[in-house]
Amino acid sequence: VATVTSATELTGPESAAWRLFMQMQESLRGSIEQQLQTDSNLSSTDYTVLAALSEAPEGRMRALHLSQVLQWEKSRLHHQLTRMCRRGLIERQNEGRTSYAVITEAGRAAQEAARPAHTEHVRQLVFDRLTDQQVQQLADISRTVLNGLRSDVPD
Amino acid sequence: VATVTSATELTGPESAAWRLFMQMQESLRGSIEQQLQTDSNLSSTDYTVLAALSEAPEGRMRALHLSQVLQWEKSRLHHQLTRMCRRGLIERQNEGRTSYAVITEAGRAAQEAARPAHTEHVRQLVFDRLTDQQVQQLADISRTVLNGLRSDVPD
DNA sequence: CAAGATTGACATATCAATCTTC
DNA sequence: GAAGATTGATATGTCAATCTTG
Repeated sequence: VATVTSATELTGPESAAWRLFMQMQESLRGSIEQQLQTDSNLSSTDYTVLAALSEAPEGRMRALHLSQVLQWEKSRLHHQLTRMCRRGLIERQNEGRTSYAVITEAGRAAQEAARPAHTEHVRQLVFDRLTDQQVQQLADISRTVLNGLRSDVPD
Repeated sequence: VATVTSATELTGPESAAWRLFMQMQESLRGSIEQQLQTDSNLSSTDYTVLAALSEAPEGRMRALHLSQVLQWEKSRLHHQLTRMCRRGLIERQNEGRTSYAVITEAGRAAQEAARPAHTEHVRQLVFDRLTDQQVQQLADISRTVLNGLRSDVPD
């Protein structure tokens, strides 16, 4: 009599890979969060918003567009912008029912000051340790999973 | 005269891989969170704690040990256990200055009810889309990065 | 009315205390 | 005193309203 494995179990290698991936992903997030906070007094979300705005023409983006690019709930973005406003990193501009976020000089300075150490940190933790081939593999795997997430319940 | 690239810039492929990885990782987290919440009324952290306890002898672990295994701040774990207690998923046991968490019958039932759909979700999003080779690559990459995180400022 | 913005309530994470027991 | 547990303050994320303006 053959043993029957439930259809919903992962195989051994899959299970091992999943645990490693989850742990890596969580530790990496934590390490990056801490580095940015300690060295630059920014959260990774602050940094993400500043980086997006700094690359936009005139450092200015429509809030709705920003929330789409970052794939954030509109209310998450709103709260985040409120906090960043309070700290002088960005400013809001409202035109009728349309809302914009603009990076301030202080925000640009903070982002530029934070970038080298942040990039260096990512490099040391990730890219200095992986071969060019592995970097390519990571990109391929990420793209594949991402494609699945997009087609999954596209709403 | 050769152009000099700042030492802190990532290369094109590295930068592309990093963006894809970050986006994949965030979307995957969100999707899993939503699936667990919708189908089983559990957060992914609830599920993680329940899974750890359910595998422990007698469904019981020392809080300190649990926080080490999960690599969580002790106070994060404490708040989490408090919330899970309130919902009847676990119970606390205090012996002197030592604190334990025990899974309840309701907690075990919730975890067992949640597991199949959760596993199936992970499989559909990740493992059904990757080749065996890619699963192995993901494990290797994760292990490598994790090793770096461990030796990095080990405190 | 409907798109988009805003708000508030609640869940979660982190940090810096403080409390407890050996 | 110190290991470990607990607490509270603050930052962040999600959801379900409500408000505003075309």
